[in-house]
Formats: sequence, C-alpha cells, structure tokens
Amino acid sequence: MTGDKGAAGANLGLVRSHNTALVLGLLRDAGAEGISRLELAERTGLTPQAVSKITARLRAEGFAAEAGRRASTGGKPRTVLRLVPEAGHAVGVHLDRDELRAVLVDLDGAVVAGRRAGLDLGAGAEAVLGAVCAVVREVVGDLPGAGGGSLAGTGSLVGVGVALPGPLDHARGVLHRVTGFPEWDGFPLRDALAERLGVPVVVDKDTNAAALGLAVGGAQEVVGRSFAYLHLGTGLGAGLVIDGGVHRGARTGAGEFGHQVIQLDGPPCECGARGCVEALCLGAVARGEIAEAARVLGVAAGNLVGLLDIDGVLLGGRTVAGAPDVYVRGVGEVLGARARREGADGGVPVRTAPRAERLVAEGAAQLLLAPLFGRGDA
Amino acid sequence: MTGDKGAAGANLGLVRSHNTALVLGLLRDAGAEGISRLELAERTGLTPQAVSKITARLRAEGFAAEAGRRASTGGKPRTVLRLVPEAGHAVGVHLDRDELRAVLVDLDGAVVAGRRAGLDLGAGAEAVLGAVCAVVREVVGDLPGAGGGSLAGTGSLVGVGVALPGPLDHARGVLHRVTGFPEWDGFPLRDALAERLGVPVVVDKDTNAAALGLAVGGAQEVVGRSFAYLHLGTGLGAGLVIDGGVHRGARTGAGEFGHQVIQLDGPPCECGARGCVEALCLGAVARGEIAEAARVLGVAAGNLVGLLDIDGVLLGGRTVAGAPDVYVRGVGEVLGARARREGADGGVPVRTAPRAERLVAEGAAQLLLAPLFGRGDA
DNA sequence: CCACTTTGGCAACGCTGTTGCGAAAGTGCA
DNA sequence: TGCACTTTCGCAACAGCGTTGCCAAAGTGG
Repeated sequence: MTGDKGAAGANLGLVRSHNTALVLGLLRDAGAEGISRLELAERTGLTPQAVSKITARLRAEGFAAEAGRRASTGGKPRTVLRLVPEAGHAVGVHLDRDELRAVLVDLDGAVVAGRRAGLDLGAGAEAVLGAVCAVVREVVGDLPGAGGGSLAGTGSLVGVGVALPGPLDHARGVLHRVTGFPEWDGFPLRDALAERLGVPVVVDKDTNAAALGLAVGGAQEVVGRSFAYLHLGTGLGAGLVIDGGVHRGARTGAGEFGHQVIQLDGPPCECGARGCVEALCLGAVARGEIAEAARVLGVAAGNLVGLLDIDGVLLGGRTVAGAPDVYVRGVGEVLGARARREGADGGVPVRTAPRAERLVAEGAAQLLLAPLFGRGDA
Repeated sequence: MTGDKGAAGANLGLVRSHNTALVLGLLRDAGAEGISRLELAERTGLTPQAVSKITARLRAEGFAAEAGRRASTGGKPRTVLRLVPEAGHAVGVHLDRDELRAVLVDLDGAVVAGRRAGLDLGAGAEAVLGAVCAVVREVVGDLPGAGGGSLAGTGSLVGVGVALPGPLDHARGVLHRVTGFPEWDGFPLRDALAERLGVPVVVDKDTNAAALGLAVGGAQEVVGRSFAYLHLGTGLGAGLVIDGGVHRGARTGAGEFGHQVIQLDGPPCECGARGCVEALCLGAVARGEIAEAARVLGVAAGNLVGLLDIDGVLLGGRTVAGAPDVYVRGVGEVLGARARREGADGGVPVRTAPRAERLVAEGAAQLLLAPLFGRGDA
C-alpha cells in the first residue's frame, strides 16, 4: 500500500482507522444481537472511553446505532450498539466463462439484490465490459443517489469487486491468461472498469473471493482462522485463508492446488505435467469412482494441511455438490488417518462450503467490504 | 500476544514501538554503510522530523550512533547513522539429538562467541537443562554484567532462543514428542529454562529457526520476501517464510514437508503413510541415485511453490551438502519446467543456504532479536 | 427512600507524529 | 573573498490519538 518494501510507518490517522475498523468488525460479528461499549472495550483492549469516542463518531456518521439495552447487573444497564447495514454497500461480480453473476451486498454481508446473465468471454473486451457495467448498474439501481452516468454519486456504494478464474494480478488488477481466450492477455480489467463505473474496483481469482466470502461469513467459527477452500468443478483450485486473511502470494499465484503432483510420473495432465491431483481426481470422477476421487483429493488436502498447519478444509464446486457426503467423508478419513499417525485425536474438520452458487459473487463484494472491518487488504 | 481473537487495539505506545522497530530494522539492513535520516524518512514514509526524534531517542539509549557524513549534493551533507551492534545480544541454542551448539549474537547478527558440546537427550531433563544452561553461561561470559546466578543483570542480553527438531508448541514453549525420547512429551522447556536463566526464552523448531536466520541474514535479496528453506539431513523438513515472517501455523505444525505424499500408494514411509517425499528422496539417496533424489525433492518443492506462490527455495542439510550442485540443479530444473508450463520464463531461484553448520543456532538467536526490528514475533 | 453498583460522557492530560521556521553547513558563482 | 543558494536537521507550537480523573445517569436492593 504505502511503501514498496513492506516498510510502513504508522501515524495517528492509521491508529484511528485501525481501531475504528476493529470496532466495526466486532459490531458486524455481533450481528442483530448487538454489542455493548464495554464489551467492545474488552475485546479490543482499548479503554471504555476510547470506545465511547469511536462509537460516537460511528453513530454520527451513520454506521452504528443504539439498539436497546441489556438487563442490569446491579447498576446502569449496558447500552447495546449495532451496525447499520444500509450505511454501506458493495457489488460483487462473478465472471465465469459462460455466465455473469452480480450481487449487491450491505455491510452485514446480506445480499440486497442479485442478477444473472449469460456471457461470451470470446466476444471481446468491449462487449464483456459493457455487460458487466450493465449488470452492475442494475443491481445498484435501487440505492439512493444511483442513476447517473458515473456511480460515484451513489452515496453508500464502496465499490465493485470482480472475481474470475484465470491467472491474474490482484495488486495491479490485470489479467494474465484466460484459458482459451488469448485476447484477454494482459488486459487491465480493474482500471478499465473503474474508469467506466467511476467507483473503486478490485479484481481477484474466483477461489480467493470464495475463500474470503467464507472467512467473513462465519467460517472461522467452523474451521478456524486458517483454512483452505477447495473448489472441484471443471477444474480443481484452492483459496487459502491464513490468520483470517486471504493468502495470495506476490503474484496472486497462490492456491494452485490442482496441479500439485501426488503421483510421480503418473498419468499426464493437460497442464503438461504428470500425476497432478486434478487429472487423477477428475479422472476418477469420469470413471464414476467417486470414493477414489475423494481419497485422492484427501491426500492432496493432507499435504496442504501438513505444510501450512491450517485449521480446516471447506469443499465446494459443482462436482462436490453432486455427492457432498462422499467427498466430506473421503477427505475427512484421509486427514483423520494422517492426524492419528501424528498422535492427534482427529483430523482437522472438513465441511462443505455453504451458499454454493453465490459464494464467489458474495466474496467478490467482500473484497471491498473486508478492508472496512480491518482485514487489511485481504 | 494481546488478545485471544486476533483483536488488538492500537495505542500510541504501540505506534512508537512500531516506528522505532522499523527504523532499527533499516539501520541494521544498512550495515556498516549506515543510512541518513532523510533516507530513513523516505523508506518509512514518516516525516524527517519524526525520524529525527526517533533516532535521537535511539542515540540516547545507545542503540544508534552518528558515523560520518555523505558527500554534499549542493547543501548541508547528510549525517550517516548506524546501528551500535554491541547494544544488544541474544543467545541461540541448537539442541540436536547428539549435539548442543550455542552462539552469542549481537544486534547486527554477527556471532560474537560460540560453543559446542556433546549431548545425550536420553539422559533426562535435569542433565540436559544443566548442559544447556552451562553452555549459555559460557557464551555470555564476556558480556559486561554477566556472571551472577541469574543472567537478568546482563545488560545487553535480550534473551535465549532454543531450536530443536521435534514437534513442539512455539507459543507455549512446550515440547510434544521428541522421536525416540518419550520422556520429553509435554515438557515445558521454555519456562524451565527461563526460570533457571532469569532471562526470556523462546523455543522453536530447528527448521523455523533456520528459515528466520536466512530471512534476517539477507536471503530476502536472493530469494525474495517469501521463501522455503528445505532441510535434507537424516529427515526432510521445511521452514516457511511468508512476507518476511516465519509461518508456523496455530500449532507450530507448519512446514511438515517431508511427509507430503507425492506418490499415491507408493513405498511405505516410517510415518505409516505411503509415498512420502522423505521416503522416496532418502531412498534414492541410499541407492546412490542422487539426481533422482533431487528430482523428487524438486517435485515436492514445486508443489509448495505452486500452493504458496513463494519467491525462492533454499536448500540445506547434511545430505544436500554432500552434492550441493546436483540438488540445486535438479530442483531448479523441475521448478523451471513448471514455470515454463505456466508461461513464465524461468522458475523461482534455487540456492544452497549459507552458514550451514551454525545456521540453526544463529536463527535461534534471531527469535529474540527479530522482534526488536519489527518482524512481529516471527 | 436511600445506599450502592454500573455505565458512559466531559474535561484535562500525556504522548505521538506533523508543521512552521530558522540555524548550521555545505556548494557555486561573481 | 564574499554572497546567494541549497540542503539538512533541530526547536517550538500544534492537532489528534487514547488515557485518566471525575461526575451525572440509570438501574438494583434493602
């Protein structure tokens, strides 16, 4: 963000935004129940007075509001605060090979509006950009202030997140190669969209967006602060969440799970290598050997768990959706056996990812919302 | 550190220590050349005035000193500042199965003193602790203020870092299982040593210490801010550096590289699984097929590079030392082929790790020094 | 009704980095 | 030799952060 070498001096504004984001995050996590000032103080380690100042500012800006009070414990009852979800919105766009999906999400992460449309990635940049912009304008249509040529005047709109499959550069917002569509090589998607829409745009891989959506959507309570989202559809990829943030690597290349070699000199993969999980797993699926596919997936997941010491694994994608229990059980067994070998009781938890169809689009919206709640730029 | 849920409110003291650590880190990286105040300001993003205040404090405390001036560029020449290495020291202990090695390191990372001793891990906690303490006292012997029963009075001594092979808990400083020595199960090594020595003690895996030592010792310029250190000796393990910090995972379990399965249903490994890299690689070494061992290692390294998008790979350990070029070339070829398949020119750099014998001990010392320079607790 | 507990805001405070300004220490040209 | 200019860097005043001390508000319980 600031420096080029990771050096970033802190000043007072940074302290303020950090603590504000922290409080906003706790307000969101508290949901409809709300949370009291003193509880916020405990959780942040700040003094009650500091929390009072911060929440006063948030209330003045419309991001927080009072919402009743708790029962007394012998003194003045605590006032409950809650997030005002309508104070901010973001659009998430899931750009797939043949489909376009957009959602409008509020601060709470709730989907306010959604649209789907067919898409032909091969139709050229102009057509695709136009389609994306059109869908984005549709979903923001109901927001107060929307409607102008630019969306910059749409008060509560933070920006637009776009998630798509190909290799790309998250930091620069540039596509690398979209398999089968060479004309997209090096296309500056982020800047092109930002100029047309007049609001900030963030671009990321679909699996990263999905992982972020899961991290924000309460996956942490199920599978911990570090987990992997494994997507098994027409291909096999992963999104990694480490310590609550998406791990992308310097070139947004992290999460290349499918071409992990788990069979030395095994059957050739279309990537050119031999023995990739993707080839083995999808091969087993094609032969109808779902249990074997699950086992193979489990072995690769086990490698990942061992390398990173993550807390859990979430499974998603069309292929998994076809027989979720088989995959969850199959992967779980491999991980359990691995854990027992190491002396632990059970392996890390394995679950299916919720909200399957809209997961990527919702996660794409979180690319813009998450920073507000103190998740860095992850 | 502060909270249990990752929430950590920032106050002014935190800002101060953050910026101070940042400046100290840049002073160290500048080495004997030194660095001017204005350069520090540019690199940190702070104002020159803020840097002046911080460096004034550091000079008053003895951590920094003026060291000549640069050539003028038309005005007053910049005053060069440098770190005062003797202002702080840390001891690093490498506890291996049959050997004990300790070094005294100054702020610059330079080894001031070193000792080696034989060791029998099976001799019981009392004997081992005694041996460690004795060696530590020997290496700190020359420091002013050393000599008392407790080392707490030794002015410039920050603490003692201990690195050893087995699975352990870095956060709690407790050993899990030391293969072959069941009596160490659950032993609170950190607290036991801290009590005896009277100074802070940090415990970590040997591969993590090595990786930290490399990260601090300039590996970043060779292999980037994210790299893996692969150690091939009697076993095969890894230390991961991600964004300049050691990645350990919640249970200090990360870096389990050797039992990554790369041959489905392959030859049995002593861990109980089949087809682990460690078994395949060491098996090839035993058969004298070093090139094959290097290729196998390269495949596993490729999996890691793909999963994490790291910038480079460093190789170390006794087995690698036997034929370094073969391993560097073999691993490099596999990574290069992988990169070419993905459209990149060359793979990530592969090198041998320098300072082989003392690497772990020096890294162990950095467990205490690194936090002073703003590397979190990594 | 009163003593007590607990919440939470107001005001003063200490400390951070920032800004305004001037002294110090060079260069370069007349 | 002298003067204008550039650049460095510290002193002093300042704005803004969370903290502390204090007190009003709002409950409970005898």
